[in-house]
Amino acid sequence: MPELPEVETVKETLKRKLINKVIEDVNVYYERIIEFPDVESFKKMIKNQKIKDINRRGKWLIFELDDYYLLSHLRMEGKYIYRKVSEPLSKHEHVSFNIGNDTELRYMDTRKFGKMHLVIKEDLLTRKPISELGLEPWDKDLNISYLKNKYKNKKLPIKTVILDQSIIVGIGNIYADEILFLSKINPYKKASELSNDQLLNIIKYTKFVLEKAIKLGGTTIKSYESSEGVHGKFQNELLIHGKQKEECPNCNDIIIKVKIGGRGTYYCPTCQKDSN
DNA sequence: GTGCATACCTGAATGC
DNA sequence: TGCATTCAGGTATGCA
Repeated sequence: MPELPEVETVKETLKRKLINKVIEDVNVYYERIIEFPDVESFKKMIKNQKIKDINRRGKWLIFELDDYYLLSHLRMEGKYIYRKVSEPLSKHEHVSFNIGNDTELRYMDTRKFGKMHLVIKEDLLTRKPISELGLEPWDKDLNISYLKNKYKNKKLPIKTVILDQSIIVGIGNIYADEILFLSKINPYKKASELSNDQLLNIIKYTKFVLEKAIKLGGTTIKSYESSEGVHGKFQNELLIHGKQKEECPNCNDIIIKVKIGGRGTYYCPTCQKDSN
């Protein structure tokens, strides 16, 4: 399940092999992956473009080409793999980029949730999806007054609001639980009712958790590998997520699992009391 | 603008 | 054993 740390890991591994490669051709086997523009235009535009750099914004991978940016969101299970051109397509490979030397970069996604956009360079910051994104966790503008302002009308539980990519980017369901646990905040607490100290903790532990996860190469849950053979190690460090019925590492009370905003949510009823 | 439900997908786990 | 149901989860969209 790629969240920001996984995408960061993928970006770094892709960079090593793809910089200065030319996309000689592209095949799209499942058209819904291509969100913008239409598939025919996408194929025409991307042909013969060189990959100059690869960056990340939130959970989006940004391939800088000669004339465009290719944006790729892995959603839950997307990954990139390298294959010989002659190698038969496996069931879950939906887009392939021929990068020369008999090699293809293939986009693989069991659940077909991933999306790609191809935008002209000057449009990157002004059109969706990049224009809708909030601050990176390390942005110097991420402070109490920013969060106070963004949260002031949010009557939804903080668990839901912390996942809102238009406020802070990169936090997914797993890290949301970890951040709230470390911040000792009850996941049901309304975002608008958080104290300054609690907002400060969210900022502090968002950075802490994501930095640590990046260092460890992300989290490998179920079958997710960020790239072929790349397994994250952060799952060994998870304190609360997925630990239903186990003891809280802090107070030894039993961790419970609930559903908030449709998301599986793990928390410690003692460390993260209702009043918090 | 806000909050909620639903759609998009597949495969694994669970229930009967 | 086999079939049906539930769950996992990021984001877009439509509706009240």
